[in-house]
Amino acid sequence: MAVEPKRRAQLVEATIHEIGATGSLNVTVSQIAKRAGVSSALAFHYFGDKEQIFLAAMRSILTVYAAEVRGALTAADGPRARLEGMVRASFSASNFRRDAIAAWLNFYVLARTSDEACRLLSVYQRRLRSNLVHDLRPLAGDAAPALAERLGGLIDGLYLRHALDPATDADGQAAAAQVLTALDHELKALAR
Amino acid sequence: MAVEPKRRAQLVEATIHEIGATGSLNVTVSQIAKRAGVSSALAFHYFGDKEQIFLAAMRSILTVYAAEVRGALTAADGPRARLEGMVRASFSASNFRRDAIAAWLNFYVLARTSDEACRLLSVYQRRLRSNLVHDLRPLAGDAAPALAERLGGLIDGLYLRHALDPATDADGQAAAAQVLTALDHELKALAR
DNA sequence: CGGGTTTGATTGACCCGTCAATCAAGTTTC
DNA sequence: GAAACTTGATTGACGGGTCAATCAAACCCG
Repeated sequence: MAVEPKRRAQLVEATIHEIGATGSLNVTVSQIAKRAGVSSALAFHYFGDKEQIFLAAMRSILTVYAAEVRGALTAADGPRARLEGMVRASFSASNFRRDAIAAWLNFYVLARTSDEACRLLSVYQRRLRSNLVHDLRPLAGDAAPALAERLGGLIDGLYLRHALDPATDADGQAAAAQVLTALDHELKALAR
Repeated sequence: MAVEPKRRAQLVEATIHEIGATGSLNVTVSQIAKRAGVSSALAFHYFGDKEQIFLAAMRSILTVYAAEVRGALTAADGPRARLEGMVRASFSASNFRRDAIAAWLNFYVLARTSDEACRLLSVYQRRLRSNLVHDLRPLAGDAAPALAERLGGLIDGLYLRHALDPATDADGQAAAAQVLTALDHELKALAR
């Protein structure tokens, strides 16, 4: 009993790791299963087919991310602090792992062929946007929606750029700082 | 005579188109060849292997883009105008085609496994960055490099976001406007 | 010019490895 | 002992890459 969720978790983690290592979705179920220490048949037993495995991995990453943002939001007070928390969470250590970034990038690709993947990604974007707008409103008023668009785009863009660089690690911080700088400048410009 | 370059061009275009249609690099050489109206063996004859076909497609896109930027730069005068030209070129009709965006996204994925693809992408990023810094310098002084990083990230991010949206077409213009707005706000903030 | 030869263009058929998915049988667990 | 769990073996399809062979145009030589 209760072995099932454990196996599922193992397989999901192995999937993310393997996608990170390969850098693409060209990952065989056997590779995933081997890394998880089980047979490929078991993966099919639990998930049905390969796409479900990928989707489960994607949900896992999104769930972790969402939890991180939620934590940062409740810990902060005032719109500015909340925005900062959001941004920092986006570039936090667990989201900025090499394999997580690679997986993330590949989920964008997956979204082009899988409706469900597209849906999941849309949920992420809508939530990010909604969070940003909510806390930008008191600071930027009517400019909030457009500004949120820019900040969201900047976050995604910096993320994407770090998906390449094989050298840079550890600078989720630098990226987060860039976003916050952009935010400050935008607000300052607005104030005059 | 001169039939070879024609075939190569056909195959390259077919590759981009096919990647755009599939939304991934899971494209068989046969599919590409069929769309180009030749046999798969011919594709291998000219390009050697599949990766070379992809790389040729990538170079093609980058070349078109570079030409467009160059054109915009010579037509503009003054740093501000040149920056605007650069941004507009990035979101111009030929770069913002559905299949070009999809191909672009997938080249990021390819770059994770192909050194040459990674190199090509780096060249693009360096050139963009260098262009931006060059024309930002007179406007932003020492803040130019960091600002260029943000603008470049924003461009990539907006590009990425439009790689998903199946609905949105035609708004290269809107995206370009967002980048220019960000630029204006940044400069205004800098002016204090 | 006109037959013969080289050279590039092009193909269909084929080989071989890989991989998703299945299945029947074995093992654990309660 | 049955239900859940797990596996190795197998299969059927598919795709990259090769090869031997055709085709056509250009080139050469008398």
